[in-house]
Amino acid sequence: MINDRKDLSAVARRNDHSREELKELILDAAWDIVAVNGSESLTARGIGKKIGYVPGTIYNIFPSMEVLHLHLNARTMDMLFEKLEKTACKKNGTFEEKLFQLASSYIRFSEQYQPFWMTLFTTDIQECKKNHSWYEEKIERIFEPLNTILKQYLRGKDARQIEADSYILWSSVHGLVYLWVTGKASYLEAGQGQRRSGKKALETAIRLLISTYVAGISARKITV
Amino acid sequence: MINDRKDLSAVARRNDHSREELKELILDAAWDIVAVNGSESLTARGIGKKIGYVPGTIYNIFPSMEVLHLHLNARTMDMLFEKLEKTACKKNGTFEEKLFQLASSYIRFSEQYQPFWMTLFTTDIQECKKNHSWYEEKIERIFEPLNTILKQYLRGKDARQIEADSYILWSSVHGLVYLWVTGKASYLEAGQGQRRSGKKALETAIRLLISTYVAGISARKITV
DNA sequence: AATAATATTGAACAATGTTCAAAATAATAA
DNA sequence: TTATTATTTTGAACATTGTTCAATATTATT
Repeated sequence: MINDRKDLSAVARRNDHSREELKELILDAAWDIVAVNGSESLTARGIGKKIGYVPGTIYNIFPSMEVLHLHLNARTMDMLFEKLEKTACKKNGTFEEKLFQLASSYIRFSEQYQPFWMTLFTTDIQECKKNHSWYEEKIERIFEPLNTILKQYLRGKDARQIEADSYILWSSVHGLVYLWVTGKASYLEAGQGQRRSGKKALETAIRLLISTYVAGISARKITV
Repeated sequence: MINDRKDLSAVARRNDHSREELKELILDAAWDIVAVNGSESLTARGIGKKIGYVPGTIYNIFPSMEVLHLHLNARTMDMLFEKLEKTACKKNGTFEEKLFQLASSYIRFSEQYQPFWMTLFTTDIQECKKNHSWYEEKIERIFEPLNTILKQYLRGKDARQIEADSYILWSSVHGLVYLWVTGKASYLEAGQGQRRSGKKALETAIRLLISTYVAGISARKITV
C-alpha cells in the first residue's frame, strides 16, 4: 500500500514524481482544462483534482497562478513559432504570396488555439519582466519568421529598415487579427451590402494591407 | 432622521436617488476606483462602500459586474471618440500629417486612460452581442474620424475602398499601440544599439507605417 | 387608515487564490 | 539497525470575490 495514489490516508512525501515531472503534469492538465472549458475555468483546484493532487501542491512548483499562466503562454508561443517558421521556410510563391501565407498561418493559429492565444494578451506581463527574461525572448522570436522573409526579398536594403518594416507589418497584421478574433471589428462581420463577412473579409483585408504596404516600401519617401 | 444616509438603521426604500441617479453614482464611483487603483480592484463591495450603499444595490441597476464593465467601457469610448473627432476636425497639415496627428491622439489617450483603455480589450464582448447593440455602435464610431479624413483626401476613390483602407489603417495603428502599451513589443523598448526606445520609437514606427501605407495606396496594383 | 408596491438591506452561498503548520515519508548518519 | 534530518504533501483555514434572495422599512395608492 505504499506509494499508492488511491490511498488518501497515505499522505505526504509520496514522491511519485520529480519536480520536473510534476511541472509537466500540471501544465498538461492545465492545457487540457483550457482546451475543453476555456481559460476562465482554469483553477488551482481543478488542476489538482485532475492530477490527483491538492491545490497547495501547485504552489510548490509555481509561486502563483499567474506564473503558471506564463508557462502556459510559453507553450503557446513555442507552438506558434514552430508553425510560423515552417510556413516561412516553404520555397514557393511570390513575395506577397509568402507574406500572406505567413499571415494566414497566424489567423489559423488564432482560431485553432483561441483560448490559449487570447491568454497571451490578457496575461499581465509586468511581473514577468522582473524575473522571467526567457519570456520576452519567446515574444521576440515570434517576429523572426517575417523578418527572415523580408530579408530574403529585400536584399540590399538597410537591416535596420527591414527590422522596422517587419515589426510594423507584423503588428499591423496582428491588429487586424486581434480585432477580428475578439469581435471588435464590426467591419469584418457585417454581411450586409457588398461587404464580405467573417474570415473571408479578414483575409481580404490582410491581402490588401500586405499589397499596399509592399507597394509602399518602394514608393515611400521617408525611411527609418 | 428620515432619509439620512448616515442613519444605518434606517433601512430599505430610502429613495435618495432615482434609478438613473444611482446608475450615475455607481459609474462615477467605479471610474474613480479604476483611475486610482486600477481595474483589478474594481469590486461590487468597493463601489457600494464608496457611495454608501450595499453591494446588492448594484445588482438592482446592473445585472452583473460584467455589464457594469460594459457601461464603463461606453464612457471610455465616448471620451475617445470625442478626442479623435476633435483632432480630425483640425484644418491644418498635410494628409500624412493629419493621419499622424490622429494616431498621436490615440497614443496619448491610451497612455492617459490606460486602465480604462485596456479594459476595452479585456472585457468579453460575447454577452454584449446578445442584448447591447448600442455597444457595437460605439465601437464602430471609433473608426469614423479616420474615415472622414481619408474621404477628404482621397476624393473620387471608391467609397468601399476608402472604408476598407481606413479600417485597415486604424487596425494597424491599433496593433502597434496595443503591443507597445502591453509591453509585448520589445522592439519598441530595447534602447540598445541604434534603436530609439519607448514612445519615440512607437511614434517613429507609426510615422513609417502611415507614410508607407499612403504611398502604397497610389502604387499598389490590387484593390478591394 | 389600510393596503399594495418597491427600494434596500443583511446575511448567506459557492468559488477563488493563497498560506502554512502538521504529518508522513524518504534520505542520511550514527 | 536505528535515530535523525530533510523534504514532500496535505488539509484546513483565511480573505475576497460575484451573486442571490427573503425580510424589512419606506413610499405610493386606494
